[in-house]
Amino acid sequence: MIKQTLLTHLRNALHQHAAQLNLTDPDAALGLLNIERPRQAEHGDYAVNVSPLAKLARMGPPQIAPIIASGLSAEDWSPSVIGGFINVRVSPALLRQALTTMALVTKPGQNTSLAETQCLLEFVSANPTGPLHIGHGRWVALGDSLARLMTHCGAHVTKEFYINDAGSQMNNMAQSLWYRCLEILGTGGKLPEPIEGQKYPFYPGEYVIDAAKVFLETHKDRVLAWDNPEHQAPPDAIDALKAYGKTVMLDQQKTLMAQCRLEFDVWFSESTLHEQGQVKATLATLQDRGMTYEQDGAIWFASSRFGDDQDRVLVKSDGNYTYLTADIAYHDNKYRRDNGKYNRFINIWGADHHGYIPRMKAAVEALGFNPDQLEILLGQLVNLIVDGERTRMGKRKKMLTLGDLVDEVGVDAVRFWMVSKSQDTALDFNVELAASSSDENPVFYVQYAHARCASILRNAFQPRLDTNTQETRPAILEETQWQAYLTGLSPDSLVALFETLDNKQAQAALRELILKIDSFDDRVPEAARQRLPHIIARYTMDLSAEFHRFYNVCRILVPDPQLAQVRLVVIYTLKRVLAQALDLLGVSAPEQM
RNA sequence: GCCUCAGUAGCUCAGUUGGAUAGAGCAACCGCCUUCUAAGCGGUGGGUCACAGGUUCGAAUCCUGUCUGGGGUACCA
Repeated sequence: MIKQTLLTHLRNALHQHAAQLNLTDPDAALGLLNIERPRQAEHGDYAVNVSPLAKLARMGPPQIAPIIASGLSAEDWSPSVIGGFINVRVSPALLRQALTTMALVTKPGQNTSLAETQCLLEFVSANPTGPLHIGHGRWVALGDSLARLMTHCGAHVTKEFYINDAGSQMNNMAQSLWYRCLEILGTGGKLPEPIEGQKYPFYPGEYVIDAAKVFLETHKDRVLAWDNPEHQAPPDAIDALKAYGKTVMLDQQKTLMAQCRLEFDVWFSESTLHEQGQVKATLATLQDRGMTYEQDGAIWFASSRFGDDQDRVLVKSDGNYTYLTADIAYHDNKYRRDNGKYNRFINIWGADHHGYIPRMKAAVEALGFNPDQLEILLGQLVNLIVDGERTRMGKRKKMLTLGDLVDEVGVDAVRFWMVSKSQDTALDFNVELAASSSDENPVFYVQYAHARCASILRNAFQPRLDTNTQETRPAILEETQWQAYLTGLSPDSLVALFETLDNKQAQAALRELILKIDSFDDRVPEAARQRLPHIIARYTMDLSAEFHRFYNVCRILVPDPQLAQVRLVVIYTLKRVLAQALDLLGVSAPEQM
């Protein structure tokens, strides 16, 4: 709110002095002004850098700054000019107003910056062939936080999980189940050993054995009937095991997502695209539009016409579709879904799929859609640190799954850690650290701040024991009285806030805290626009730090109920903002720790 | 080879329309609990922003090249 107010004042100042500054379009000039926090606190609360205006105004920044500064109301801003910078100190009146606004607003940070956006957000998307691994945890945290953020900015977001249940991986899964069944039954069939230099197609994980055991509880006789001297699975067996495996794995994945506080709106099955002929239809569209050709017995997509480095196979020479073809059909479906309701398609992919982007964009364009609406967010991969050593994750080896990790360290730690760094950076997940309740774990720091606020609010309404006299003293505030005060809250009712702080340190801490609370409104649209949820994670840490600082220099629950009430507004507001910020990350805000 | 992400304090990282003397957490050292949660706070030390050029009033930020590390470069999914 403060930044917006400052912008309004600057706009007025620019209009007022347009002639003096040689400005033909003051509003355009406003967009050039940089507003930021000053490097050094003694300079002020906000700094306006006027240097970018120099060319437009044909004047030096040191000449421009005083002119604009003279147009700012000295009362609200107490501006001071240093070189090309106007440093302003926000008046207590404005700080009170900002605090009141944040205390009373329905949802802190909520805005309409993305009101026009109808977004189909696809993430996590995995094979139903086994447990999700730790890398998936990053997409869970990233995608869900992004959805929450964009929704908070007024966007309509549909969260979608694309189930890759159509490819050969499903067959490999079924084959693996088959061999495990035979092993358990002791018929002599067993999972083949890996062959040096060849990619191992089977899933050797323990979970396959577990699934096989359950399957045998009801299908033992059928498996025995299917078995044969060569121990090859007949097509019936493969079909049954495929369907069974898919159900089991998908159920596990859904349960895990719920554990992670992530609820997908749509679980979209790739195989339905095949079953309903959509893959065929999309291929026909591409052919009709002249985007394909035949060569070497295969059908190719001329993706290089749209910037891809080479053309791509759609139908293999054996007559099967490639994965790409189904994926194109999927995107065809997305663009057409609900009568073309969506105008933004965001996919979150691992960096290992980076090379896949040009062909997908090409496909969308070839189908006649706008490729700019398709936005692919790449996340760098996750390294797992165990005993101080980096380990690579492989789905087919014995590994720590996302489920194990969540059980081990809790959803909050996993989610916070996964979004605490920009997705452009490869992330090291240190299991010991995330599980520890130490200083090195930022989740606890933030949650502790929230719990402290909650504790102060509780204590305000409870009778307290005086440790000196051993007498029970009445509660400082009545809850009903507090509620009434909150309802009628106004900037004027907070006058005591600054006036009663004689200590310079406490005043500075309070000022910083309110400024930080207020800046939440700027952080949310910024994080959503840039698709960078880590901005919010960092914000929660900064905000918590400001709170802890303030807490150490200013007592809230003082004997004077009037004053306690006023200070409690800061705690109450802070708690709301902190809870809201954590909610945007999908992290819980505990009432006590 | 080509594409791509990264390289900032001992460690992990912020720094995104180019702007003031480059920031935070952890680790190290020194302090702070009779009072609202010390899972906290204050202070000190710590930097050739990988390297070299370029663009300009100004570069950690933009461009070119080099080096190092991650990922990719299928008629796999």
